Amino acid sequence: MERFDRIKVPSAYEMVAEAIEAEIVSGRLRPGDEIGTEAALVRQFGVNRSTVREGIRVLEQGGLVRREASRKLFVCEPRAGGLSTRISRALVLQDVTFRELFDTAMVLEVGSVEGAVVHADADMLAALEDNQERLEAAVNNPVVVAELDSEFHALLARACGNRVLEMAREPAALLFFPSTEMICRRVPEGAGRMAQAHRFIIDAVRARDLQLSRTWMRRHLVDWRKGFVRAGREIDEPVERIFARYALSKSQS
Amino acid sequence: MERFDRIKVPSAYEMVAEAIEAEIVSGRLRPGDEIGTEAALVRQFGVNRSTVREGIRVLEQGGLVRREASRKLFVCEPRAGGLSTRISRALVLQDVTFRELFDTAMVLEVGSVEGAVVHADADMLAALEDNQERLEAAVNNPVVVAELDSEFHALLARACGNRVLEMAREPAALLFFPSTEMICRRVPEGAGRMAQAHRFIIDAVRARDLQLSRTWMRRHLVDWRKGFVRAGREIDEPVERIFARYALSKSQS
DNA sequence: AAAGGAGGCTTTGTCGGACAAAAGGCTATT
DNA sequence: AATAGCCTTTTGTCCGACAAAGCCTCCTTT
Repeated sequence: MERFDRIKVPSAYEMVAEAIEAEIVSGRLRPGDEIGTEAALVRQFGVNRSTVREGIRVLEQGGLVRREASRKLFVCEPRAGGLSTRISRALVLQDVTFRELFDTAMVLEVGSVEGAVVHADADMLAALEDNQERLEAAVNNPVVVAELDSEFHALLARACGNRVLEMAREPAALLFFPSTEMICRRVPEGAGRMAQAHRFIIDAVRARDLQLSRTWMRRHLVDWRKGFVRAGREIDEPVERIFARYALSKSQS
Repeated sequence: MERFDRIKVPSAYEMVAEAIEAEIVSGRLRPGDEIGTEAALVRQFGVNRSTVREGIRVLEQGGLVRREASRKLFVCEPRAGGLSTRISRALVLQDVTFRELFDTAMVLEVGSVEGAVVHADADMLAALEDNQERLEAAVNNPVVVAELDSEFHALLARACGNRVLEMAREPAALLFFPSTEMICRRVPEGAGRMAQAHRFIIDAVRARDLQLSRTWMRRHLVDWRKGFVRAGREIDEPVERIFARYALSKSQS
């Protein structure tokens, strides 16, 4: 047990990043504001442009700042910001299993539908109905079905009006739902059952029936799991790296 | 509705970052491996050192690579890696409310204790007991109580053996539990009730009693919320920025 | 006079080279 | 053998430069 921590001398580029970050976190710079040109930052901070640029890379990667088409620097909406993608990637590198994804989805998606039951408004219900309509029209197209299933669950989370929950479920969802495509390919009746479950979930949300919404969400997820196994996959196998790269590249666009 | 997306010409530093990232994601570079010196990368990629350095900043910030005390570059264990912190920051910038945090914690912590009931082993129970012992010894010290409460919930999540869930709960936890300190300061009996709830939760986990664990976790969280309100805070107020910065700086060490 | 294009200015992305400070390794001294 | 001092490597920072791409302004053309 050491008495003192290692002393970390901050480097100039870190200080540049922190100075700008502090302005954003404090609210003095708001999303949409311009940061200024590199030359301007060089003047203000009194450091070299290379140093400023390294600082900018840090902020950009942190999702605080965006550069539109290699032009001006904006403070950006801290939303999506690729952070979920990066967490997903970290999970893949840790070789998490489908069981872990499934158990987590069970917790988060059920929580999500409960929130939707309480908070969903007419617009959200309309969006869900629209999704359902497109799903029923595309039951024979695995790619579209997978996309629409993913969208369905994202809509439910959005309907909660809970941005914390919405963000918490995203990394798992990013890894979880893409395999729906694989399942639909190998289990012919999968898409139909999914459409049916979605139907019941939407109805439960509309009727504000907590118990029913839970039941059908659980059934829906258990179905997913059964399909996964019937498609010949092992629930305890790790999410594969190749697969994850596919999910990753798709979500970054 | 446009037919084509904007074409994005990748810049050299992005390609450097992607090339190294690809090696890591594919598994050809494993955590702990060295990346090589900047000069070596300059040779291999045939670009300028400034360019290489910008690429390294991107990777570093992405949590794939770490530089130990301004020395060699390692591929790092992809866990936590400050990503949770950054999500927390994004949530704060979105002015999420305590209600959102609370509702999410309700979902995730209950899910977490359920997992613990199923999967906790003797070591984890010992760790929980140890935490409990320290908590009971420190009921009069709000700072320590808050830390131990946070640790308690982190231990439960760890006990699930579900890294996805563990990571999903972290951003909310980072914002949620620090206010325990404030509550304990203003609500004298708070720490005692907390210790009691923890006691029951641990016992339920040991007894593998799902129902009881749920009940006490809910009670524990509802207590937190009551304390929050009794401490004079409004459940629908946004998590403040100053507070968040405190939580943030603490977690980065 | 309005639309469109040409040129000039600004800004980014990249390059080459340079140097001080820190970290690591090696040697010589005690 | 332990330690102190020196040398080498590597990082962090700086300077200056230039091509390409966006942006702006002004001029030409219809």
